[in-house]
Amino acid sequence: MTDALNTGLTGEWCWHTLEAGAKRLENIDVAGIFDEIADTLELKGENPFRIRSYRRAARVIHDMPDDVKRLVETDELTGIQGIGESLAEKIVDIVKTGTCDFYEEIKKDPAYNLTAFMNIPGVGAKLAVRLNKELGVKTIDDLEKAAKAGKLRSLEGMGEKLEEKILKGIEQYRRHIGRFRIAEALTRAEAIVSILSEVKGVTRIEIAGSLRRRKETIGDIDILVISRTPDRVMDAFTSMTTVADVLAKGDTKSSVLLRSGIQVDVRILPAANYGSALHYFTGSKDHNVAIRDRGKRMGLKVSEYGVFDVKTERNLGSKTEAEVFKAVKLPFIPPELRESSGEFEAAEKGTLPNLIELKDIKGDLQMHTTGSDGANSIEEMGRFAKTLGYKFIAITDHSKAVRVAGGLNDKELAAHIKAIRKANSKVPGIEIMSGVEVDILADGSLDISDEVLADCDVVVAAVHSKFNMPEQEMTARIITGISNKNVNIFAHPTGRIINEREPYNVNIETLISEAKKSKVALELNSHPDRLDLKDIHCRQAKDAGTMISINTDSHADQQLTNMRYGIATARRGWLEAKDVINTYTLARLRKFLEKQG
DNA sequence: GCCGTTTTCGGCCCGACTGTTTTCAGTCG
Repeated sequence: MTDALNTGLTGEWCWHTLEAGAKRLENIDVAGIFDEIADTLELKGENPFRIRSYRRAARVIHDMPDDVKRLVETDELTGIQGIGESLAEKIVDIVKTGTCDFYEEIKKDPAYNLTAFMNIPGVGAKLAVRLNKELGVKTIDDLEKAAKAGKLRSLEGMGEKLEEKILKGIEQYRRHIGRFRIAEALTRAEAIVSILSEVKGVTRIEIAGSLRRRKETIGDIDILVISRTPDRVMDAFTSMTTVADVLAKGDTKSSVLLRSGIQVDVRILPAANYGSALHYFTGSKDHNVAIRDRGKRMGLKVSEYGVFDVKTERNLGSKTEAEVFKAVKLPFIPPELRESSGEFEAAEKGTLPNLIELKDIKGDLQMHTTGSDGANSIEEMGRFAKTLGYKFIAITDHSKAVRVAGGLNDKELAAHIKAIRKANSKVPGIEIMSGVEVDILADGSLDISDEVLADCDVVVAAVHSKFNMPEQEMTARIITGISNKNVNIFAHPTGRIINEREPYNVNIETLISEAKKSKVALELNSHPDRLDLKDIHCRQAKDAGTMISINTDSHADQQLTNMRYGIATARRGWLEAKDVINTYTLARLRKFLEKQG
């Protein structure tokens, strides 16, 4: 790997994550196929346990850190919990050929065409089949028409409310269609960068677009390349095994559709105007409009080819992004801030934030172990955290209200705290703090007694039930919960799951100000499906002086590396190291936890 | 389809919630 090669990622995690990204590609593909098979089998009314096996295998493969391709080579697949002879055989075929016989068979089944319905919240397999059979609807458009015409209520056991629910579900589904979560987009983009960077003649390659700005969801992937050999780059790009369709292939621009449905554009650029092109293709659109407007007022013309003096036509900056900004008399604005949401004003005033970086993080304050629904022991979590250079972590298993996750009651938590202390003494060089993710019940009370909570180093409070309370009630419930003197952090504050579940009704402004009063930090949950608080709320919290805790909520040791997504969102939320409690030294953190700092 | 001091068959998590209906089926996590 050469220095000239720049992936657009900041700092030290560049190559480390690139490798991880390249590894995971086939895992996602296998998982996607198994999920489609599971959906189709469910629609066909097959054995629910057989369906569960496919879903479980899909999840295991998706989440595991190991490269499924490597496991095929070393014949280790059947050693994995949830993968037996039959699934292993299919995985081998998929990795080698991109598909397997059973999947091809499934795709021919009429039920396969109904899998789209299952993406609508509130519609499961049974309902999808009935709607298809009794109303003849084949597409989501059909379903929408039928619901709007009031045809659903004529069916037995269905009423007006269900019609409304389905229409709302369709609306939600449409809003999200075509947008991919950052983790999937980044993983795929990094894998492509890895492949293309091996092509002879490539001197620079970089991710641009909304992915470079680290938006939580991404429409398509843009990759910019400097190369002496455009033909070779385009050949390598369009012949990747993950390509489903080549939409365009030229000397300077090619587009493909990946099997996963993501469109990827690759552009070959001349080195001379790489900086202005990178700036242009990074966006956002609004940011570009604003910077062109600014240039115009200064007698300059800004385009992807450079910043030109209108009179003399002299090029004032195009080789690097820094040159472009300098030409319009601005300091460098980090990609994450380029949303035309105040970055120009801050740049003018010299008040751009010194954005937080991954290396600022000294520990992670929310994670699970085998004590509830995690995959690893306390010690294992501690040892892995240590390899990340962390100085401290907090073990925060669920409380009893979250029954499906094996939540702990008072007595079990008390014993767990002892186990954590014991583990702490066994892993030198890192402080493993005791904690809990305690549920805030519907009435605002906590699911663990004050007595036991007081014994924890870190108390993370969270909502996991009754998501649909009206705003006032939900806000009051949360405020009551976090005003308990033992609570330190409020986890995933809005409860949203990106592309899947809307946030519950909580008044963010009230929550932010009450959290500050109670000396409670709001969590920025780093799980790429959550990213909760989201960017704009982080900025609101920062402006109000409410502290943030960036945690991974890991359920397995490898997930601790999800911190990168939390950092990405934090940067989009203008956060600096000083706004985040897990950049503190252990001594200072303890003061905060004791509500003295 | 997976798994095993209930091991080659038979069990596999289960409670909350919703919309509908009055005892339940479907969806979700």
